[in-house]
Amino acid sequence: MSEIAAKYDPTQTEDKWYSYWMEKGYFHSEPDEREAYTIVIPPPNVTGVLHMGHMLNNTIQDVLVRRARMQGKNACWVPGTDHASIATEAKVVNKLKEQGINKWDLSREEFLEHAWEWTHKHGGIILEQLKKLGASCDWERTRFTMEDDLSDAVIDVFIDLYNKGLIYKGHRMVNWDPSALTAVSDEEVNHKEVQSKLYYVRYQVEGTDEWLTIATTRPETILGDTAICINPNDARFTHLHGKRAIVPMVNRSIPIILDDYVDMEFGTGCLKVTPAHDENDYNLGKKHDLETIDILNPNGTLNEAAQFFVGEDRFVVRKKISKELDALGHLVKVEDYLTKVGYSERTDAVIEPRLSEQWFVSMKKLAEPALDNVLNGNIQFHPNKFINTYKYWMENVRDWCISRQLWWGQRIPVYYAPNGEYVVARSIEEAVKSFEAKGLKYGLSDLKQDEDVVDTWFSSWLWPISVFNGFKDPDNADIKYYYPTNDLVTAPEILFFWVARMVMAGYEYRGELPFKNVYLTGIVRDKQGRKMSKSLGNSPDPIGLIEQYGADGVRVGMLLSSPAGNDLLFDEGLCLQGRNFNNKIWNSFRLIKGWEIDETLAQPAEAKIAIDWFHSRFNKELQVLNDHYDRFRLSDALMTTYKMVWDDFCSWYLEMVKPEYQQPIDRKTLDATVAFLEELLKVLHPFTPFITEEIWDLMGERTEKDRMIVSAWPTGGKVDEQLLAGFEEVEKAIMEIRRIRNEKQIAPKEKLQLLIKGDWNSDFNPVIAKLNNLSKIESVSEAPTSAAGFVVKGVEFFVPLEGLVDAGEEKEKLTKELEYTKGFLASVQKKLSNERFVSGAPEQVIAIERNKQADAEAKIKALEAQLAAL
RNA sequence: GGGAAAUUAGCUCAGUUGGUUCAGAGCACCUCGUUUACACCGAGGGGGUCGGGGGUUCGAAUCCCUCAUUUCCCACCA
Repeated sequence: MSEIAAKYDPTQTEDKWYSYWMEKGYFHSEPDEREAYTIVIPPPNVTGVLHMGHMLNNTIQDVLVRRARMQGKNACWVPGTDHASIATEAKVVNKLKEQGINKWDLSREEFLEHAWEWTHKHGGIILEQLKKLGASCDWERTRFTMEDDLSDAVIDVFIDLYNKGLIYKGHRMVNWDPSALTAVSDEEVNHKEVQSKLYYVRYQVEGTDEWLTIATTRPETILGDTAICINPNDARFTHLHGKRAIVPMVNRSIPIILDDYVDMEFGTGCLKVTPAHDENDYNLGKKHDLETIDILNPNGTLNEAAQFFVGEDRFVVRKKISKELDALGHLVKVEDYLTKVGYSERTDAVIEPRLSEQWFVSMKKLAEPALDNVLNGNIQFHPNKFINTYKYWMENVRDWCISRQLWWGQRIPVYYAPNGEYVVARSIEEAVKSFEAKGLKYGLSDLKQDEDVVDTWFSSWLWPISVFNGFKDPDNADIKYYYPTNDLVTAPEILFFWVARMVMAGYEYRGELPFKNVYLTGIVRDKQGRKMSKSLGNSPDPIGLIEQYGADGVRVGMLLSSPAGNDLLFDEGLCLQGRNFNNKIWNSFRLIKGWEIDETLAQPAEAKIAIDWFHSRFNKELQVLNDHYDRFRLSDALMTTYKMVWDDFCSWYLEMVKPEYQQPIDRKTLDATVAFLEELLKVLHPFTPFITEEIWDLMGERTEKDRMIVSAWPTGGKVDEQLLAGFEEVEKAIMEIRRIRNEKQIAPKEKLQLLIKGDWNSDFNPVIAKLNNLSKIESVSEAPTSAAGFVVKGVEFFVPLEGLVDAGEEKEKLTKELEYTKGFLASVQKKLSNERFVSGAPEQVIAIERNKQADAEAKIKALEAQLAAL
């Protein structure tokens, strides 16, 4: 036994087994006759580094995949990365800036070279980190959203949707990121509440001495005002109908228009209208046919149209213009005001509503099947409370702005003729032909491709199909076999960004759901519930954790308390618990491994009972475990497994069967115990893949086909409920005896005598004897005066304790218990004598009450007898 | 402004259709213990009027109403 360390050391096993699994190709999948089990990874950003959220997410996926593999399914977990156009481009731009290079001084091609270089340098990091965690991805299938096949899919889909009339170009108000110089989708804007100011500014009514006061949070936009709007029902302003007003500073004459959009209660009841810089104003502008004056440059500075402060940033101007307006006597007052401001998710710049030409996907039609199939349960969410938010979003879905003014991404396949006319085509050559078909002759050099790229999510939404080349070749063997995938594990934040759109793409392009189950993880927070972030410095380094606690320990830690949909309050203590658990497993193995066998030895009676009991116990818990898995309750599944190992197997079973110190064990018991350990390793393996493979290996001669990773998930067997129920009584009795030992400070070595009175299943006697070093068990009617007693199921137990029992104390205790039991009996009897209960409650419930009554009566009798004997 | 969810032991959470001791688990805590797999351990123990208040019912953590608190999502109020 000396060659096995008393403490499990993950550093000796984890890399070893991961390399072995890789080398032997256990993670790789090819279509065959088995049932497929497929997961596609939510592709992390190509330039990203593993954080705790990835750890949780990928641990969950690996648990699901490993169990499926053991269930004999053909498990395929497709890994990959996302090019993350705006995030990556922002990183590359910053890096270039550090080198003194300005993006705009580079050509598109030059910039892309830098981006690819960056991608190749950092692209593999996060996937390598996943290997440390034990992720059993099919690395031969690793995909990247910008690789040729996947980009082709993006272009094909763009063209297809355009031809179906579902993609259109529109002059629209979009969310403009003045830092990244691109439009972003509604979902990429975070609204935060900020303390700002409300400026009251007065405008002169044209041709009068009267002044009108408006309120605005963005006074710089005054320079682009093209109307004042009032509510037609507002009695205060009836006399202004049909009049005009003068914009301060620029002295532009603008109409006073009427629209009941204006809230009479808010501010002054007068609204300034800047159609170029506010969505509502834009809508008003369209409705009232107003002029649109765009005063902003793409980078957020003011342009010539503003006339003042040209070239200065909008926030600088905001301060300056309020002073200027004040100086000119236009500023009435300034109030503090709490308002919501949109920030770019990627660059954190304040989003400006901006009018521009963008490409949109019309969502209504696509959303229909995507909503229906979630509502009817074809696709299930875990937990299903997210259906509500999903439903709300899908019913109110807005068109998707997919063009981005970036370079890193799939370029929009639209080609423009010099006159502005355009065609959608796969290549410039095809574009020339398309124009020809329209009777227009252009050379290659006459046409210009759209400068924009598509939104990153426009490639991500195709992911479950495109990783299997389902666009290029819709009938290929892979897509037919692996699609639809089974489970998707992701965060609720991207339910709309990604999940909803994959469902849409699934129905549009495969006529089928992309996955059957969506497991939504929570956010990993620190102990205090704060989100983990770099600036707070509260985010542990996952690789450091793995080095400290082992990947198995960290995996257990991550799953210990993270029910689906709940945030995980991460605490390193959880990893410690995980590590301790692994050590417990290790030592149970060590114990068994150390036993010497004696073939001539007969099996002790208590060992046989223990084996029968654990057999049933395991099978029963296995049902519970499988049920937890089926319901995606992985924390519960882990806890069930944890208790099977720690409590049932180690604390009860092994204690019952283990021979005396340095004594041999019999064949039957050893074989049964080894078989139990094997079954336990199997249910453990999805959670703790490394240690289980190691122990499995050390337990015997193993061939390549006989590794833990491909062992068969236990099928279960008979459950003897009666035996289990009986054993529960044994456990209770044993715990009572231990309690007495504890109370009386009796050394474990000291043998105790136990007297039993009543109808006790004698099969269990050896078990009690074994665990408590009892010398003798008898059935006697009169207990010695100096004895501690207890009652289990109406059976009286006495532990004679010469000189150790304080009769008075004992009496008090028994009296107390007697009183409690009498009270309990009274409440049961009251219930049973209630006519309405007896007639109203189901038979089963009444039977239970009658049982309680009988038990309580027996217990009272026993207690009274014990008291009398004292 | 609209919507959703939540509130159970010190902490994180279970508790399926109201009815098996249903008031639970893990961790933490307290006491005892170096006995022979494991001190990364063992044995035992304490701890909650299930957010407050009403109601329905023979019976409510569970159903209804109401109040309070918290979280999340959505939204164009200047």
